[in-house]
Amino acid sequence: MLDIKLIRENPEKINELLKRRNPELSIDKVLEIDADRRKIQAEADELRSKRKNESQKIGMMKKNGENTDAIQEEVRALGDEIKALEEKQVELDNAQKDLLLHIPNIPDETTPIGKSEDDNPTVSTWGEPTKFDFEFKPHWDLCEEKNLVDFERGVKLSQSRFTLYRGKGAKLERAIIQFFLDLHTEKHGYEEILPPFMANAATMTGTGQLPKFKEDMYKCVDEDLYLIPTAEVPVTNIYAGEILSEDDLPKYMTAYTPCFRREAGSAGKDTRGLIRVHQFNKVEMVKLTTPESSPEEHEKLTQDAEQCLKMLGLPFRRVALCTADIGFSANKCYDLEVWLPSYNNYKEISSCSNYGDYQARRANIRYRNKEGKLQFVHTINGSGLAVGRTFAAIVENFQQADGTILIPEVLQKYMGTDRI
RNA sequence: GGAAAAGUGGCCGAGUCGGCUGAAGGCGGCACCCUGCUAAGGUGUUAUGUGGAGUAAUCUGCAUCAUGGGUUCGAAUCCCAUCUUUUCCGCCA
Repeated sequence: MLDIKLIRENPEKINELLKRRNPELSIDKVLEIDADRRKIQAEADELRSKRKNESQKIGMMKKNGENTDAIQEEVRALGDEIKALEEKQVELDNAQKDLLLHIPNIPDETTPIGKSEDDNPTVSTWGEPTKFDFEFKPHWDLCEEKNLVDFERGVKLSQSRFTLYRGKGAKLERAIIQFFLDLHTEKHGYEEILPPFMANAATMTGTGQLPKFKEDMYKCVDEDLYLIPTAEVPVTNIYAGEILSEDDLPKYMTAYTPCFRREAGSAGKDTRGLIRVHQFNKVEMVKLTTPESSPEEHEKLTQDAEQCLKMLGLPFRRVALCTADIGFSANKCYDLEVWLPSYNNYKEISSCSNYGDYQARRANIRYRNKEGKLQFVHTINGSGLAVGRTFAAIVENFQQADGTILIPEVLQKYMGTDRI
């Protein structure tokens, strides 16, 4: 959430930045409520102060054996007034908080301005789109033929868009997870985390999934728990409500988790194969940093994600998301897109975002700097990588004329073979 | 799932017939002082949020003793609910 003080002091600037995302956005309503809120608080504070003093006086008088009936009645009336004001104050506090929770982060100055995803500039490309001298197959056909994924029975077990990996397919999925985790922990310096796959409402609010994106998540019926849509949620919130020391920063954490998404509103999109399903595996990287180092750490994290693709030998490009396309909580974001022959196009496989202090303010993650002052950390995260989409990209890009699929060298030690 | 006990500041730990306690004391941290014998001693300082005044240093109101309600002129202190922790019992991979 945005800092109310920042909003108060730079309303034009904040509005201008928000309108880069969407011309409809504005903080004017927040400012209105804020003014009322402060006025009420001042009044209530004054009455509370008065009550405190009077009550102490009553204590003294009682000790001296004086009659306090009159003054007690007076203070009781004061109490009623305070109560009325407090109710008003709570109402305004909640209204303001609710508004703030629904306002997205302001884009970074370096985030390209645009009106839709068509305005996302490509920053760089690596490798060339794969060429075949035979008729290649999309991964959904290959997976079925080779019995790597049993799409039909997956649906039978749960619902459409749920997948059942089996045999070499299940093993390849596991190998990819292992490779990513080993790479990030051994070469990139991340701590491996295995978090709960369900999180409560407070945790979901910390990273920005709630309250605005409730319908995107699966919720438990009898508990205040949601299935996580990404490891970002539990991992970023590990230090929620805590105060870190500057020496603790930056924190590098990586986690494999399944991710659960209802994909409400994407009916008809990517209906075949592994690209868009309700439960998929992902290895996520999360960083907590100081404000000074976050731009650099964001670049480094993006490179860590790119390293996964390079080592697998998958062609990809990096695009910078424009102001209309970056996520709700992010101020800057790069997407990595892998070449997918069946789409004859690049497809998102990682999203690396810098959130500034937006999530930290929601989750209340602070650190004490060298001068002893408390500050919010900056949070950064990115996929390293989406495992199901990596699986699909490997199957499609490395398929051979004889129907086999070459296993990238870095995965061979996990697979125990160089082709399947 | 049942029973019992407990939840105070960075940490430990006082605070039970409600009143000057935002909270004793200790540890740790920070600053200064003293001192030459491998470290100790002395003094001071050391929570967060939110509002007001001031260019600022800073000053100041209010709130906060797990969370949310309630009782009361007044609550860390009493009552209720929730959450968490510990122990015992039951169940279980």
